[in-house]
Amino acid sequence: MASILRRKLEYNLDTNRGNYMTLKSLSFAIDVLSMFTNENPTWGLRDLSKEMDVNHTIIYRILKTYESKNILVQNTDSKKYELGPGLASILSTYRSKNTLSDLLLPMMEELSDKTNESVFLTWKDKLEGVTVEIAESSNNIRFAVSKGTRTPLYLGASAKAIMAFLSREEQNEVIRQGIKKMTAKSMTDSSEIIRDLEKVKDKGWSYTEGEYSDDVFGISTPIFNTRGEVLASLTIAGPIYRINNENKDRILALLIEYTQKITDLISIFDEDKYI
Amino acid sequence: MASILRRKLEYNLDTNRGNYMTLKSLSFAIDVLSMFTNENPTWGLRDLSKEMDVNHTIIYRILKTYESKNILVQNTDSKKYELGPGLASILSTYRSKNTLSDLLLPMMEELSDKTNESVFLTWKDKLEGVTVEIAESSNNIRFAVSKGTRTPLYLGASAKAIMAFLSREEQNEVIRQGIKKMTAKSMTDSSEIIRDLEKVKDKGWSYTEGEYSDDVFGISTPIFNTRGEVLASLTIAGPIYRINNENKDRILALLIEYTQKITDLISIFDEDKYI
DNA sequence: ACCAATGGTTCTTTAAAAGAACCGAAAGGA
DNA sequence: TCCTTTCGGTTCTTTTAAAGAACCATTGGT
Repeated sequence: MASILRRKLEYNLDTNRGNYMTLKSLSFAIDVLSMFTNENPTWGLRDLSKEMDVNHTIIYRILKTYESKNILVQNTDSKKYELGPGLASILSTYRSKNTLSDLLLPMMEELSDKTNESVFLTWKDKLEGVTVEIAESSNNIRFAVSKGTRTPLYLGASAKAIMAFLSREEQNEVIRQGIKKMTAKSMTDSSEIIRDLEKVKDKGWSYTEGEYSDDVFGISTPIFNTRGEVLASLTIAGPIYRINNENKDRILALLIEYTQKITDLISIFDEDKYI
Repeated sequence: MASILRRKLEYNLDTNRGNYMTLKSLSFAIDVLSMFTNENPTWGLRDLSKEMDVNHTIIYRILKTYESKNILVQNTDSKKYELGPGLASILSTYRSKNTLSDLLLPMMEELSDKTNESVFLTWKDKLEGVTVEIAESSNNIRFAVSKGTRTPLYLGASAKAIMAFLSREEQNEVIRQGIKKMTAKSMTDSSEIIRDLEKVKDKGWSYTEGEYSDDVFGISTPIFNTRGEVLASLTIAGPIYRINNENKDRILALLIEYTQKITDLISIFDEDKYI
C-alpha cells in the first residue's frame, strides 16, 4: 500500500507535469533510457531498479523492450545493459537534419533569457580563444561581443576557463608569447596567473571582474571532449553592478546545467567543428 | 470492430515477438520514433497516424510525450514534429562508448553468418579501394582477404561499386592510370569498363565472377555520405560454385539491408574515419 | 552450507492506454 | 461566399496492457 502511494507520487513528481495527454509509461521508459549516461553507461537490472526505486519487474520489461529494438544490448557475460546500435539511425537522422550552430544558439538564447545576461561560446584555437557563438542579453545594458573575436588565453573568464585545463607546458607557452595589460585589473605577473589558474581548475569554473573589459564580469566553465581535453568554454557576462552573491550562485548553477547540454551536443557532432 | 482486430494484428506482426515480457505500448512508441528517418525527418500528426494506420489520438499522445522530453520538437509554424535535442545526452553516451570498428564488425559478422560467405568493407582512398574491415565466413572453403589490401577501382565487384558512382572525370583518371589484367575474365577495354559501370550505377550494385580472383564471385553495394558522395562499398564474396540464381537474390537482399545499417553507422561517426 | 545477491518468470489486480466522438481553426474548391 | 475537408488538439468511457507481489534458478561470497 505504501509502495503504491509512493510510486504514484514519484511518477507525478518525476516527469509528467500533470497533463493527461502524455503517456506515463512512455515517459518513464524514456527516463529509464536517460539513465545511461557517460558517467553511468552500463546498468544491471537490479542496480537500475534500486537507483530509480522502482520494482525490478517494471525495469526488466522496459529493458527487454529496448533490447528487442536494439536500443539497448545486454552484455552476455556481465548481463549488464548498455546503449546499442538501434540508436544509430536516429542519431544519423538527427545529425543530418541539424547543424551544430542551429542547435547551440537556441540553447544559449535560453540561458541568456534565464539569466538576463549575454552568453557566448569561446573555442580554443591554438593558443587563442575565438568567440564562435553569441546570444546577447535583451537587457538595454548588456555585454556585447562580436563573433570571431580573438582573445589571449590568460585574460578574462572565458579564456581562463580554457587555459586552466591545459598542460603546464601549454600554459607556459601562452605566457611566453607575451602578456599585455588590458585593464587596470589585468594580471601581469606570470606566477600570479598560474596560481589563479590552479584555483580555477580546482573549482571547475572561472570568475573575473573587469579583467578583459572594465566594468564587466564574466563567469565561465570549460567544455571538454570525450578524451577529457578542453575544447571551449561557455561564458555568461554582464555589467558588474548587476552581479551580487545571490544571483551569482543562481547564474553559476544555470551555467553548469547548460554546459552539460552543450557538451553533449558538441560530442555528437564533430568535436573539431570550429577549428 | 474491424479496426480493433486490425490493430491487434499489426501490433503482433510488427514488433512484439509474442513475448509477454516486453511492453507493447513502449515497443510501439519506439516504432513511432523510428519513423523519423533521413528520408522522412518531419511528420505531421495526421500524416503519421495515416502512415502507421493507427488512431491519431494514440500518435498524438506519444508525440506529446516525446515532446515533453525534448526528444521531438514541434515546429511552431508548420506544426510538424522532428527530432529534438532531448536525445543529445543519450546519443553522446552512445558515441563515446563505441568506436566505429567496434560497431561495424559485429554487424558484418552477422551478415557473414546469415549468408555463410565472407563480408568486407572497402574504403575509397584517392583512386584505390582499401579493405578496412573483414568478417570471414566460417565455411571451410571461403574467400579470404587481408586488412589493408589495396585494389584498383576498375577491377572486381567491391571496386566497381565505388567507381560506378564517381564522376566521369574521376573514372577517366582511374583508367588513365593504367589497366592491368589480373585474371582471364578481367576487363581491359576502357569503353567496355565504362559501359559496365553504367549498368552498375543503374542497378545500384555490382556483381562479378572471377574478375579479380579466379573462382571467386563478389556482390557489392556502395555506401554514400550524407552529401551523396560514395565513400566505400560493402561486399559479400565466396567461391563461384556456391552461388546460383536462387541464393544470389537472398544474398543481395541481405546485402542491401546491411548496407543501410552500416551507412547509418558511418554517418554518425566521422565520415572520413578511414581516409 | 548458508545467505544474499543476481536475472528472469508468473499471475492477479488495477491503473493507464485506447479509441470514438468531439472542437475550433485554417485551408481549399466551387 | 459558403461548404467541405483537413489539420492539431481535447474529452470521456471502455478495454487493454502495465504494475507488482511472489516466485524460481543461479551464482558468488562467507
